[in-house]
Amino acid sequence: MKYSKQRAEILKTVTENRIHPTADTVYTLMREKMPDISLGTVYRNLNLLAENGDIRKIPVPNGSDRFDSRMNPHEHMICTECGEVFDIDMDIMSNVKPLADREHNFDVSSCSLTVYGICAKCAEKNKNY
Amino acid sequence: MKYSKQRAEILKTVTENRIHPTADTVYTLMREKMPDISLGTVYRNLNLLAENGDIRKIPVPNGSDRFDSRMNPHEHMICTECGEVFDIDMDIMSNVKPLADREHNFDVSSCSLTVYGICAKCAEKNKNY
DNA sequence: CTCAAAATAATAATGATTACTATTATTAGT
DNA sequence: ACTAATAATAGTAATCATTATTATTTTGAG
Repeated sequence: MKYSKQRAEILKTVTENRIHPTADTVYTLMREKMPDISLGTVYRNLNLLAENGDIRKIPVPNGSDRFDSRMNPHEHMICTECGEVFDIDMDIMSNVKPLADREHNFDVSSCSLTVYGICAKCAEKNKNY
Repeated sequence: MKYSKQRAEILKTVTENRIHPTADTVYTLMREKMPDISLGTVYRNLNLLAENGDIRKIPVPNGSDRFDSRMNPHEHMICTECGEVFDIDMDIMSNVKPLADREHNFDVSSCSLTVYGICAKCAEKNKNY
């Protein structure tokens, strides 16, 4: 894997913007620094960085994938009102692995949990109606 | 909501084929009985039936949604080798809800867990190499 | 410096799903 | 049963996120 300015800058963008950006958001942020960068490059590098263990790719059911620079075991909650993504510290892997093994002889390699609901801020806002 | 032959038959197809079919699989199965049915009708009715609580829609990260007629709380494991979907009896909701509430004041409405790994059958097959 | 390998920008293609539209089926009220 | 309002349909086009293609440019080892 060769060094490229683009990849380094993309990693920096994800690390500095802890907003769980989508590929498209990263693309928008990147164009401020490198106006000629292409969307394909952003996608390719986000995937490469994720494979390489530098960032995490968060698959979002019925939505764009998101990218996260926090690498500790945690899952994600998405507010269905404002769309913001929150981290929730939990390790489902250690929860699921023994269950899957015991009940189905299933050798778990990864799992993905997405939680939907209303965040505190939006719940507060809704009170005023 | 009016009665339609198509919707009734689609529900029957999902209920009888406990293979967690995708919309496209349902479409293929349906065309054997109703050759002129359209893919749009299949999608619309699967979504209607899911909203109505007759079936469950299982969002699959980076893949087609799947539909399930088993309505008890359970999650899904997908074999990355053969693609088969397995049910795993667990109620993450009751697991996640208190945690999300306590840590973030987040009001959870739903959550979706997908587990990836190798199923027993495929693991057995791989041994022979 | 040179040159092969890798990465890029730009664009086209893909796959899943939804939207649109003219036509047909269903059903409530006569 | 008849009819009008309305919901559902088939067929098609459009959308969205993502990946593939390709000709050109960058990178880094020798």
